[in-house]
Amino acid sequence: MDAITATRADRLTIGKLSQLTGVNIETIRYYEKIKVLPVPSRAENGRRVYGPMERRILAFVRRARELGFSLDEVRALLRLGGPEKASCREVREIAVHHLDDIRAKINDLRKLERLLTKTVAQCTGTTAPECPVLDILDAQRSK
Amino acid sequence: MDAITATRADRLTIGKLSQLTGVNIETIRYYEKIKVLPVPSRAENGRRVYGPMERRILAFVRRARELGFSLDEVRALLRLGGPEKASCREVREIAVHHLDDIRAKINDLRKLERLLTKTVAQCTGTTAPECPVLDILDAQRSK
DNA sequence: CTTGATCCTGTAGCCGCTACAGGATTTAGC
DNA sequence: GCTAAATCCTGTAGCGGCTACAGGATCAAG
Repeated sequence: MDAITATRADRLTIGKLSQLTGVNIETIRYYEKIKVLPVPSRAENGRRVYGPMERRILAFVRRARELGFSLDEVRALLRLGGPEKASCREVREIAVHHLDDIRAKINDLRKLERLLTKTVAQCTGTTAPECPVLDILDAQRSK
Repeated sequence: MDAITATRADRLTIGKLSQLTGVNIETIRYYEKIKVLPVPSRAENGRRVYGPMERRILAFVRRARELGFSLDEVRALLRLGGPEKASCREVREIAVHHLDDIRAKINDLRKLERLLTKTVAQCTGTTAPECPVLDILDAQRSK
């Protein structure tokens, strides 16, 4: 490998960064626009140039998104993990809050699942006079 | 109650319909625009007039949305529950497919919950050298 | 030297609403 | 009867979190 011309870890094009992190090129530019990612430096030809630091940040963002954090939360986490560290308590607060959201969502979905399962089960036989799925949507008002 | 001037169940304004179904006025008009609801008749003054049938349909839509069906699915369900009945099998298919989606979502969220719970737990003590939440976001690549 | 890959900016679209603006009526209180 | 507030109308723009173009510039490989 040529040490000068080879793509090195500290001179990434947006395409390489996209490959390495699994984040869409358009999404990377979008993150820059909404200030989730820092404005990168540019090569002489005007193209974005990324280093290992940017790569780390983007990987972090991706992971956080996978875990369901909103972009607002991601921005907050990045701020807290930044220069002024030692704010683990605040990070924890964001995470705990997010965890509450997740648990609430799981609960809701489980209720739905039970109701739908029950309803669809009645549907198995061809004996039903009317469609129980439509009925439950129609009539059911009780929780 | 005056039988002529009183608000009767078969001559609803959009406001009454909204109250009765719990669906926002703007949302009702939006549903009309995207053809989830049929185009209602109009009074002489140009205002929308709804009858009990429309109310039933809207209640159905609301319920289906609460159960997480997409508007596309709702449209399909309405079509199936319409004039050409006897398509319970198709309704069932939509419902089962939706149920699969819900179960997959629950699974994903449960995984997240476990991971986040574990991580936040490490955060309790003030003894941690670095913030485990940020660490897990940073480093963890394993499933 | 040409082709195709990659990059650039900018804008519009997706879902399912929600929130206006700016106007026309209608209803309620006095 | 009159005024003020409520309700209705149409139309457009915004939210989050992207994705998909259009229309161009530039780069790398054969």
